[in-house]
Amino acid sequence: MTVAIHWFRRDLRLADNPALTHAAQSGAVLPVFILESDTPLGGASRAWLHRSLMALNASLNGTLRVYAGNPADILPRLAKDHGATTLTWTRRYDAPGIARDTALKSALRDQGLDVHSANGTLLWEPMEVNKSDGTPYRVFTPFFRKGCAAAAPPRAPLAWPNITLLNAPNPTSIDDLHLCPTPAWDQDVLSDWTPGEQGATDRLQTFLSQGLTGYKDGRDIPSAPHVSRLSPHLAFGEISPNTVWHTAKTCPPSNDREHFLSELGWREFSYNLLFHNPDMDWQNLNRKFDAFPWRDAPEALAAWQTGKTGIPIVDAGMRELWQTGYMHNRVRMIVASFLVKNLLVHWHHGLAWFHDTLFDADPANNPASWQWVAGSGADAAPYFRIFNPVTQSTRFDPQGHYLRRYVPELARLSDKNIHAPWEAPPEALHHAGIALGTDYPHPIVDLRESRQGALAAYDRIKGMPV
DNA sequence: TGAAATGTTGGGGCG
DNA sequence: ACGCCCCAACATTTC
Repeated sequence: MTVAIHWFRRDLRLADNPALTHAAQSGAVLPVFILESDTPLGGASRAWLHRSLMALNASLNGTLRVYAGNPADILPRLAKDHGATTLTWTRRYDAPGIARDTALKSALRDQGLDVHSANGTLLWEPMEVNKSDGTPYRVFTPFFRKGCAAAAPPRAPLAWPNITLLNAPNPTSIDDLHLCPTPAWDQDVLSDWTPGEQGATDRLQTFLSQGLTGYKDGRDIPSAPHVSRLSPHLAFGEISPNTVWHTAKTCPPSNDREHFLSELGWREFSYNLLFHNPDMDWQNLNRKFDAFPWRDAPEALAAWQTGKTGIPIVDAGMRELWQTGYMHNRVRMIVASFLVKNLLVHWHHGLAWFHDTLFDADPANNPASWQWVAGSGADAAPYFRIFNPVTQSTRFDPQGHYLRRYVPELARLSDKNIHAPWEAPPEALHHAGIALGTDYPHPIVDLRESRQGALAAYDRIKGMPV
């Protein structure tokens, strides 16, 4: 029997994995994972990856070979050692990854291998969705409503593959990748998560049966169970977007369902932007932001990172992130807006922190979303959007459930006072046992003044040619 | 997938 | 009964 290597990357699943299925149809499968050093993962991602690889290896009967290093060194040698004739992988869409894959593909073909890459990550590959003039979309709504709708509908999930695993000793160990942190904070932080394909499938079922009804409005309420929490699973490819899409489609039609599907569309949009703007992780999409007067404010950045800004909704979000490796989407927008607009700290710093601390840190979603909030990205709004964290907190966490969970020192304040404790009457603070500056910080900036500062900063670049 | 400033309306207190 | 003012509630406009 011939041997086919499947190189796992961000497609850590067996179900609906076109490249893996191709390998399985070509011969006995030798599954491989390579920890590459070119695009370093954050700490949270590494901890997640460890568990995800353990789960994948278990479902592959312990045959998953794991390496750290350069695929261009490892794969040709592995193919030679096992006489492999086929090598498959799932395509990626970041420029460095594409360049490495292209070079590797031609090297392996020169070696005589049948190299097969497939789309296992996106509903629509970036090449499929363009405006009628051939240029890429820069605005989400027409991208999704026109571009995606005009392209071929998302492929239906593949049947479970019939895989014959290559029977050979596995000399490698996932532990040798040293993905687990020391000290071992991952136990607590991962306690609410189940990395791996089964955990992803269970999450989808739980969400569709319990969270989808009421999603359209409930998704904005950080204390409500109306978000899917599929993002880390999607980021590592433990479930395919096609499976999510088509399974959701089996639910009765509703505004809730369509809104959820459009959120998958945002993910597609981010990957489309990344494909067409490969330096999106550091270069402003809107180049006039190159002249934006960012501040160098390490102490403000540190206060933001550690959840000590004195703005309860911001601190709650940053503490949720630190404690759980996740943050509710509405709160992500609020904390990001606060960093880049009120603190005038460059979105690069926010991006780097999210990259390090989010389990779902994604090469496309993370930069696209930070640029969206900063104003330098793909946002159709004709004005400079600045969130008021107190207004957002009052609107989306009116009873303070979310605030009290993550900022417990404020728990005894009333629903009215908890959103802006610096405005609370002294007797209310005293009654709640809070001395501002001791038990909870004074706000590190005045919201009204810093809003004016952001508008003034924007004034300096808004007239510039794009 | 905003917020603030400005405009409009309508009810109640009061001379 | 009437006009006037105040202000909350809502709507519209503007950045």
